[in-house]
Amino acid sequence: MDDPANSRPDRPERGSFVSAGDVAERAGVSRSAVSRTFSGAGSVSAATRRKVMKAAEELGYHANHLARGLTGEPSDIVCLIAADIGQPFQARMLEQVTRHLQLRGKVAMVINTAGDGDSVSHALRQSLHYRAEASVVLTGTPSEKLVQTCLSNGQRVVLVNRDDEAPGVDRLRVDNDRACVEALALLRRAGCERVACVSSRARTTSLLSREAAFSRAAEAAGLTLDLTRAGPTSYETGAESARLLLGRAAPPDGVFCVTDLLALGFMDAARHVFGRRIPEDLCVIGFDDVPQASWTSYELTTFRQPIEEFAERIAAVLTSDEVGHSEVLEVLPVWRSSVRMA
Amino acid sequence: MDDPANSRPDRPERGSFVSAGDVAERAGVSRSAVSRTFSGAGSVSAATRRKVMKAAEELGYHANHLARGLTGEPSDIVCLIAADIGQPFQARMLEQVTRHLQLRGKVAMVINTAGDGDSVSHALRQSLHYRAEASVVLTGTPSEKLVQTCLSNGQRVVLVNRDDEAPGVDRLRVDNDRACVEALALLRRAGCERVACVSSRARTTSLLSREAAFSRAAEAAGLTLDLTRAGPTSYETGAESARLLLGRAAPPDGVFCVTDLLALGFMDAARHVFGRRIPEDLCVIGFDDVPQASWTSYELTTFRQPIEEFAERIAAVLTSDEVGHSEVLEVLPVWRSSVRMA
DNA sequence: TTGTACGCGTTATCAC
DNA sequence: GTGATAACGCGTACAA
Repeated sequence: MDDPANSRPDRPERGSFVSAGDVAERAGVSRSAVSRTFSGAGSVSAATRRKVMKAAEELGYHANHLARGLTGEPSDIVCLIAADIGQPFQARMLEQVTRHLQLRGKVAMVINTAGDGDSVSHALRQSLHYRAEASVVLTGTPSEKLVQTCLSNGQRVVLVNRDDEAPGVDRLRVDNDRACVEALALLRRAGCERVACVSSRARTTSLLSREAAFSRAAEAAGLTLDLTRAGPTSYETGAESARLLLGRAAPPDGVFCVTDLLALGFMDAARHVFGRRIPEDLCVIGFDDVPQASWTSYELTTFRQPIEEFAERIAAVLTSDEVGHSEVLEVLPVWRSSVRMA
Repeated sequence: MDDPANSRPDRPERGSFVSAGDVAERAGVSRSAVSRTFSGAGSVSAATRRKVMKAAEELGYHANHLARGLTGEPSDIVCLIAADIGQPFQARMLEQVTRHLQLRGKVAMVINTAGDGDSVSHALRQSLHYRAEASVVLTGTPSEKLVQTCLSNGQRVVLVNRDDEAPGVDRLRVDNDRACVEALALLRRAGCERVACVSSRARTTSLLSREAAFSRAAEAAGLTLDLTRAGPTSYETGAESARLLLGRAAPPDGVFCVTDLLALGFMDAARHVFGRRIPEDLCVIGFDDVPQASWTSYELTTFRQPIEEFAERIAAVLTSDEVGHSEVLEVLPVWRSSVRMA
């Protein structure tokens, strides 16, 4: 009265995935019974459920989420688009975002871009191919048109730290301006008279807006500003910037770096190439608060991007009904010893 | 003689994905024509192709890879299972692996595990749910049984830096033993007499095997070894280890840290808490060669894990036919100034 | 409670 | 060169 084919020669070694049909056949029930058992909808008798579970176990069955998403249910796939994910800040962001997405039952598809518009657009197209229910753009600026395509296909689109308005997209960003104004204030309070801003050749929204905000603040204070963009956003570029700025006749005594990585490289070159004491001879401020900023060799004064809060909010926004959400998170100043206190 | 419904009121604003059927309808052709246009298989006349492309463009159509994978073709999804992806080494690994997978037309699904066996198993199940064509385990040890399920479902399974044998899985690892023997030799050549090993409480295969190899080498040299495991694998644990070891009556003058992060923390505490000069008073060796190891404040002598080669090989193995591939990559010693030269 | 039948988006096969 | 049709694995109305 029960299933034949119990001799286990079925096909557990085949090179193909086990389907609900295979399980049904082995358990001697219908496909629907299997579906009901795993989806929880409808009702199944204890006996049937047992048979199904046994067969599934033996065959190594796992429901196909992809086929499930075919009928219209959300795919639970969220596409994360980012560049430079090997760098401390981006890596931590990725870690927290994946973690929070997983907490809400989503799974992250990570697309590593070069940051330019072309590769971001390519990434966005991938996200459509895989029917991601949302795309989170952590780096780069996607074409407006493609974003609209995503939206009209029913995707959620979240832009992180981008200033541009766009109807329908969700935006989360940090208040760069306020932090940069405070950065200048810190340097002035420390008695710095010749300030400089160290940036990079990467023209990302965040960096541009920090440059601009700091410049405005300096101008408002009647200071002339030395602005350097010696290369990509990296430790090495920070060091190179120090070589450029500190070799001059009237070198700066207060430096704002738009990124911690730049600041750390700047500090190392300032100390070990030019023999500057920090903060006695030179004050340095960074941005992001990467883990290395708190290391004893640096003790860098910086501004903390609330990564965990970002991640939590991104996940929350994606699972909410409200679209076009816009939110500004606070950056916390972190006082350490790279700026004189007096 | 051409399509009606050209007034563009169709449904570009609907909350659902555009299908090939929608495109076919608008272009006034059959679904097959659309399919052929995008898959490249079969042949389509220039005129038809033009009509299809136009309609697809207007509607914002993107082929559904998920439905494509339904019929048996590979999904092109590769599942990456890792913990601590915010840390420099893991982050760089992730960056390179995603990059090389993308070069081969694959897309990465990243699952962030807490590192314990349970969540690795959960991750592996997710990879089955999404019909990933392969799972790459970068951290943690999955249950043997589940790995077999993956294999019998036709998945490739790649284990990175794991020593356990298993039929059917592909393995890529680094030769820890040789590097650790060389680490001891470096310390002895520098004249160190009291050596210590700084490890962490995380019992991962790599760390265990480095501990063991260094211990064996020390024993073979007739040295007693101080082994410390003060916490998780982090900068802070490195610093804490320095506090433990350097406060003793006969502190070590040569230290091997199983990870760069531990070594960097150790160096900072040794210098700034205990006033040790490196390498004059104390030699330090790390492992991994994370970017920070080359920073001027550290100049850490270490062993380079060939991350890019790892990534390239992983991608290559996944796209090859050979299964059960096993490969050992070379670790390159990187001489910097944290060890006396002679 | 259970099974049958259908739809989801795609590709492959076949007849035209 | 083209279009109808079946198949893939799943969820789910609907009927038994």
